[in-house]
Amino acid sequence: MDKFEQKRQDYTHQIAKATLESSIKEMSLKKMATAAGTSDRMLMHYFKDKQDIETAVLTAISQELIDLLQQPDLKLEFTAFVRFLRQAIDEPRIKPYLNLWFEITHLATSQGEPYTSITRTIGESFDDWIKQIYVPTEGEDVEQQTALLFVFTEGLVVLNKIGLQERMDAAVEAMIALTKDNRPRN
Amino acid sequence: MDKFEQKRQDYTHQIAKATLESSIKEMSLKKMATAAGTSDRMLMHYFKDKQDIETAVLTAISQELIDLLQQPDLKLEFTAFVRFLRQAIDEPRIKPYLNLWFEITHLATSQGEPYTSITRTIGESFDDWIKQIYVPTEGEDVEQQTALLFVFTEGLVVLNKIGLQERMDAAVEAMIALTKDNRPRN
DNA sequence: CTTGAAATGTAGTGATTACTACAAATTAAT
DNA sequence: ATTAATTTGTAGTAATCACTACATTTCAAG
Repeated sequence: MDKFEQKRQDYTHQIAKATLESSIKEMSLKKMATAAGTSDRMLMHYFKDKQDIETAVLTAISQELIDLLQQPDLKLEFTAFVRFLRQAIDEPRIKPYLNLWFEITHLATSQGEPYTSITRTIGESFDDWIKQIYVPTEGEDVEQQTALLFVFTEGLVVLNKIGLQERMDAAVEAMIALTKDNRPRN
Repeated sequence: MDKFEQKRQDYTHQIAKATLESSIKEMSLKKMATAAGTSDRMLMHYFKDKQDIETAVLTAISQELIDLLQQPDLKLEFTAFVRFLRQAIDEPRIKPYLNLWFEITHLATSQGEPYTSITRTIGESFDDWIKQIYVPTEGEDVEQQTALLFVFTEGLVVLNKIGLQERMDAAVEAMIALTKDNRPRN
């Protein structure tokens, strides 16, 4: 590989790590440089501009998240999935990614590109992930149920971020209660 | 009323209007001054600092939203409520408030006060509003169902902002399908 | 070794932003 | 009308930030 390309990637990954630990907004060029163990001047040498760095960094992080989500053996039906999602939100390994996801959705709506594209990519991956794990019971419409799980997760993420954990739990129980009532009909 | 206080309120409302039309982030002191038909210098005279203005403005907007939500005669059971929420998100009169709500949740997590408090206030009002309108059918736990509607709404708002309208609709149908299956048991 | 290119450091520019010092003008009180 | 307080304008400061001009060093090829 190109020496130039190698450096770009090294920097990208180091900055990605720092970004996960703080936030996109807080990563000024100087902070990025520090995280990468170099100078802002050097970053401008290896990247076109700040947006170029951010795109590389966020793309890398998206890929990490997608890899993280891969769990080939995991299969869950609706109720179990809901509980799984609720618990995943609190997982320390997942949390940084959720924070960033939260931030990116906002940036996508206020700044447009490149955040919109990245949001779309991650959103689709999340959708695929649900479909891969979700085991529908009789007559359930997979597309619809997937959308519901997506919406529900987004809602949980927001409530979690604004500190309404009790309500997250209540919502999870309500969701499960809705499906429990169905169970006897099988 | 104090002449001083009067001016503060006038300015507050004019800036509030401009804020609803753009966003919090975009309201620099200069923009605020223009919106209020005065100078930034003057704003600093009537308010302690920018945060003081923002707090006044956002508090006023919260109150507007709360008033807007008041609909004494409206009573809905779960399914109708879900459809109502879905449709409310697209209403032009509501939309600016949702945009701001979306922004405030983000600010609350990244900046803390005063956004956290305002977020809490609005969140509680929304919760109260749901409880006021929601008519539970047999054995439904109001607290839980309210939480579910809250989470669901938040999720819809996010999907709406990131441009996944089809999935919003799918999720709504899935949600309704879940309860429809219950109906025959009544 | 020489020469040209690539890599890095130093310093600075220009834009934005919240906020302020100071002075002038307007208003209110006696 | 005079004086004092309130209100407003002008101009600027200091911080932050992305980005750059320019100079120097390092490195590689012939």
